[in-house]
Amino acid sequence: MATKVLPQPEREEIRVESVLQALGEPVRLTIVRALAANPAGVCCGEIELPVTASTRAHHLRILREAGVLSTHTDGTKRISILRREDLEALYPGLITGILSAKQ
Amino acid sequence: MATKVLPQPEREEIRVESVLQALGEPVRLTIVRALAANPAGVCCGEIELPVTASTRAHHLRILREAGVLSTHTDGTKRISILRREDLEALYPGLITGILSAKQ
DNA sequence: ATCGTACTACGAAGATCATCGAACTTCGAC
DNA sequence: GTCGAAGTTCGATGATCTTCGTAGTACGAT
Repeated sequence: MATKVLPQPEREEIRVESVLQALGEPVRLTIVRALAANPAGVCCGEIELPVTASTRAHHLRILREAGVLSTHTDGTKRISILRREDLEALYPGLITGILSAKQ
Repeated sequence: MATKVLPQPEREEIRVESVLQALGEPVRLTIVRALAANPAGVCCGEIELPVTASTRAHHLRILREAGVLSTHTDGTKRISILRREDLEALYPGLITGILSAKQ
């Protein structure tokens, strides 16, 4: 089992500037949309993206370090979950607003 | 008088990706906060920023072209206004959420 | 008409960022 | 233990972006 949570900022450490910068990138926005559609969590590799695995890892790290998502290990896989509660508490309406965009 | 509105995207031309990218920059976020505090509009030069006038103009252009703010001339001055209605209609809660950040 | 103010446009320089391939780690399966 | 699968880390590269100074435009005032 040995599920481990990767390092991420506490709620009060999250900065709006980093969150917005993280979200303002097409690939990362795609990731966030995929996570929002699967509240139970998504395996990184399952999200279809027009980039290689290493670039994908890079984007996931940015999102995690910004506090947008949380990642925990599950065997060789890594499950990512949108930190919706934290973001909603800090910036009420922000995530909902972004997701309501007509793509 | 000859008040003229500078070119800006229509509401339906605004893309969430451009908006987030525009907001994900410290100087521009400062500008947006200043505009939000003055719904009547703010003269560009009145906002205190740690950059020169040309850089300021650059950031204002980015924000305007993303659809975040609207600028119209008033003599030699340019008044900028946050496009709150449009943004609220497109991404309800987004601006409010961002502004509710504890800085 | 001349001047000063407010701002923009145009490169250029430096920093940051997205992207990739290759090498490495970790875990489960056989 | 060996293999493969999933994912990360590490440079390197090319693109994008922030920043600046300079030059230029537009307008009001004198």
